[in-house]
Amino acid sequence: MNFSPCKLKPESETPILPHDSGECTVCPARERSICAIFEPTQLPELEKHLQRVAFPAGKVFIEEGRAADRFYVVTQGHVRLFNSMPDGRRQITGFATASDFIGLVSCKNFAFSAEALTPLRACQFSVSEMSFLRRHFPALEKRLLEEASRELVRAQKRMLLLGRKTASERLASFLRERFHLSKSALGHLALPMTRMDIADYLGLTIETVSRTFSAFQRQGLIHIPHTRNVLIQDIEALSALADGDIALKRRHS
Amino acid sequence: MNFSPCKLKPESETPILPHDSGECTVCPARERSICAIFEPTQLPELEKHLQRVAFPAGKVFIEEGRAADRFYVVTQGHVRLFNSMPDGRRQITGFATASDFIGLVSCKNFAFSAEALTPLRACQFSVSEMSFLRRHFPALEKRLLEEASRELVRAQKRMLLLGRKTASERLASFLRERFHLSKSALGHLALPMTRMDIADYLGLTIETVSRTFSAFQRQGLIHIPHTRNVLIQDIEALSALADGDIALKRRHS
DNA sequence: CGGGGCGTTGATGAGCTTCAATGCACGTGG
DNA sequence: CCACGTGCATTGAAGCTCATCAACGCCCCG
Repeated sequence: MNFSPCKLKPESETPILPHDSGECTVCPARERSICAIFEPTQLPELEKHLQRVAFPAGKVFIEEGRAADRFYVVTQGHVRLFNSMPDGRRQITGFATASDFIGLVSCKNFAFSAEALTPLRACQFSVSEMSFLRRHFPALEKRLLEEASRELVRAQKRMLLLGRKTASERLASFLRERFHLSKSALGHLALPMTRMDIADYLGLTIETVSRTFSAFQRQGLIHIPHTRNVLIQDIEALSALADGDIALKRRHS
Repeated sequence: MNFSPCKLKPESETPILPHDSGECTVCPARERSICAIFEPTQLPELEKHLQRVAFPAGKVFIEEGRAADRFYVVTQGHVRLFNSMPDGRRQITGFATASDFIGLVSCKNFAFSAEALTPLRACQFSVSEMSFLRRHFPALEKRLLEEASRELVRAQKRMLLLGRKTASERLASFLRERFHLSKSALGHLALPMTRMDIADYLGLTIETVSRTFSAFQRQGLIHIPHTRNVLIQDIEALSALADGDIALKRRHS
């Protein structure tokens, strides 16, 4: 199999123009991700309440502690969400991509930071319009609750990972998660994040992540043609490892 | 200061009768915690849709993976919520007490288990009535979203704790959390859980928890008259430690 | 008095982090 | 075109934190 390395070089500060891609096949000229969240009949009205925005890679567009006066729906690109400590230690709580909500949590101040991992496009809603939206789209309330519920279930799984799993189990869990996200049965993953991001997501260091990647490759579980591209070779074994069903011992060389 | 050890011996299987305590001062004959969640005017109607239940200490009343056909509002006692792995490793994701929701997550199956830590009293709602409740109490939807949001914020803080904090920082965070929960300025905590529970909550072992408790006592941060009773002596120092503001080195003897 | 549950303490070691060096890809400028 | 610098990843060696194993103490109860 032959991969071209995935190019993720930061774009310049020039904002990306909306509507030039990511369109919905059902309702052209609208982002797929918006269609996934709201009913098609609601779209014309909704259109008045959102603002299309674009950020370059590396832009921190939500800062922990700042007033939570807005929220986003990502339409294109990837985002890391994180909490950090005064001395710089960082925990990435999740990655967001097209169709994901960011900042829906009904709180006065943001409890996390968000940074564009790649050039980003999103729809921005102001919280002041949020109450209006809620009244006019009653289904939205239920929808938000479902999103929050899904988040909570994921958060619980991640607490188990961070509190109780070994380095191998963590990385296996991560790869399985990415595999399911990709929806391709071929097992070809294009990771949008660096080793540093993965380490901060799994509560490890870059060195441990790197060593474990290498160990997996030696064991024939994965193949790494390029650092950002991983081919899953044995998803069954990885999945078993992720759940701690087997005690896979690390073998050097 | 003189503490009587907090007695937590399991009660017999005989169900606790409702209405014999935990009453609300505003609307007698109703549990405080229910009043905290619903409007007083809603209570008579609501009363028809809930079922009062009681469990002895140690009862696992929600099992991970089972159909999520009900949810609870705790009215008295304490609960541990946890996820576990096939080999027995366990991560406690939270403790619940009076006025807390358990199982509101709108999911087909429970994603966690819940076990009574002390004799428990709760109001049980069936999910089938939940949709009815939602229609008749429109404010409920918003309320549930607020609860879920608060949970999510807590979950993010806990991911930072589990992924990035040291043992001392974790225990300090735990003590601070309990201190704020107690709402007593005196700093006298009655812990309803064992060292094992604390360890599984913080992603540590009982030995490390015990050693860190002892270290805190040696450093004059706390005093431990009885294992289940802790007197906070220096909340400022504990709080700074919890946030990683200071690098408190462990000193033996 | 004996036994069990829970907690504490000590000794040892595994697993991960830290520190350090090297490699690799890519972009830039002489 | 190639030397050089930078950012990211890999690999090795040493060290530290926390887990593991083990012994003991305390308290409560039959």
